[in-house]
Amino acid sequence: MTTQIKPNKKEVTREKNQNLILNAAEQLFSQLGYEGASMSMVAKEAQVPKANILYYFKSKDGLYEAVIDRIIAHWNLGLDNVTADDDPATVLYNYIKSKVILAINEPFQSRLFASEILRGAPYLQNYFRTNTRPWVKQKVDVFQAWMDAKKIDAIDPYHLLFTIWATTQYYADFQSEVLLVMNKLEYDETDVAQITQSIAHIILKGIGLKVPEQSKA
Amino acid sequence: MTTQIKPNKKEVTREKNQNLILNAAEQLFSQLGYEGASMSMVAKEAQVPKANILYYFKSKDGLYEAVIDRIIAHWNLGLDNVTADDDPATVLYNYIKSKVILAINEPFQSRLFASEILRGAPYLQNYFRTNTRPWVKQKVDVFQAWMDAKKIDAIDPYHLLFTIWATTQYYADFQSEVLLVMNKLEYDETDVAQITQSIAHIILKGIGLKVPEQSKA
DNA sequence: ACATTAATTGACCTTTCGGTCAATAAAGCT
DNA sequence: AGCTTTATTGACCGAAAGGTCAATTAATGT
Repeated sequence: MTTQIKPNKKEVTREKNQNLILNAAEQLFSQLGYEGASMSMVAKEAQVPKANILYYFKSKDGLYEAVIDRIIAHWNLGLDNVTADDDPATVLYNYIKSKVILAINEPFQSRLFASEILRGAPYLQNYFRTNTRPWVKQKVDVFQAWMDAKKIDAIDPYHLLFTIWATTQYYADFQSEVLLVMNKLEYDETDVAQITQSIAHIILKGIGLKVPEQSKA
Repeated sequence: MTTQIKPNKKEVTREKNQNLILNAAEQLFSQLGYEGASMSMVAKEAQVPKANILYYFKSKDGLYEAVIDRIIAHWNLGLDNVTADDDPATVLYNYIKSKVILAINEPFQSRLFASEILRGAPYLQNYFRTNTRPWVKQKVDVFQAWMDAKKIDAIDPYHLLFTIWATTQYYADFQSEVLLVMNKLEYDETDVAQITQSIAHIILKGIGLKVPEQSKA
């Protein structure tokens, strides 16, 4: 047996309980917003006394921040090692596809971010400044290089990125509107492909690229 | 003098006070969300006793609904008399442009709608069903006719409409993110044209249309 | 002028909010 | 074993929430 780093019983149950609480909080915050979800609701949902939540996380703010911190990892993926030498069509198609999948599969998390940004991103400002901004800068530079090499049309690279974000997140954040308008009860299995294909068609062709066939595999 | 429909002094002041309250409520709800904005805050902002608000609008719910009702008119404009005979490029370019202008000029209203939809559109469901859905159906039919006539590429017309909505609203709803990422403090006069041009380029070219020159007039 | 109806508002109600605290239980350390 | 530290939790707190009410004031119809 490998020498673990002391799996204290305390540490184990602490982690377990914290995750229980964080799961409940994530769901409630995303459905009701920061003000709409109360500590007692989280307590009831997580089946834990309210005072216990305040013991782990010092305040409602603390709990909210913990929820956000835990989510952030998920949403940084994609476009990670992209360089100017990569093929724009492949890179962008895959990025759009992964974003659509994320939006359809994790709508709660997407909405939690959305409502956070809607309110001026009080808890994300710092993160945006120190993480997202440099990340974006790097991608934008790659886009610009593609434009300089005439691989894609010359448009503002920031707006290109925003267009991808906007179109993909829309299906998570405004799900209720989309479903109501389309007269559906929920997304079905074909929707991910359908949405990906539509968005990819418009955006890729829109910047002068060939649209890849939808991969059937 | 034309015989007005009795401009009672009562009715006049009632209307005036109600608008005072609705303005304050619109601002606060859009900044803080339904739960985040309290009746006393609205009262203080509108410089009116809280009990007076509850006299006019029977409850917080009632006030919120009144705010939404008042806004809805603004957001129905555009694409109104479009037919299959119209020129797709002109129609869509103008629609995108008007949407961008609205997003930049009325971000509060856009965000209020967004946070409403984010929470499942409890107050808008009925409106979506009875108004938006038929409206959309009609536009989608026109899009489809354009596709059948090979005027634009064949993609799902719903997703085309969603793409326009998503990209334009993004600049209002996620303004704080956009500004943080671009390292700006606020949108300037050139941004409306810049955003319109970028979005129109991608979407119009993306469905097989020529991108109109930006109209300088 | 006067009775009636609508508007205004301060005081007050209940409920729920986020948060504290002290008492108890459990686990860890030597 | 016994001592120390960490967890757990019911009871409780002041503040603020949405909402009611009764008393007062101001317009309106006749």
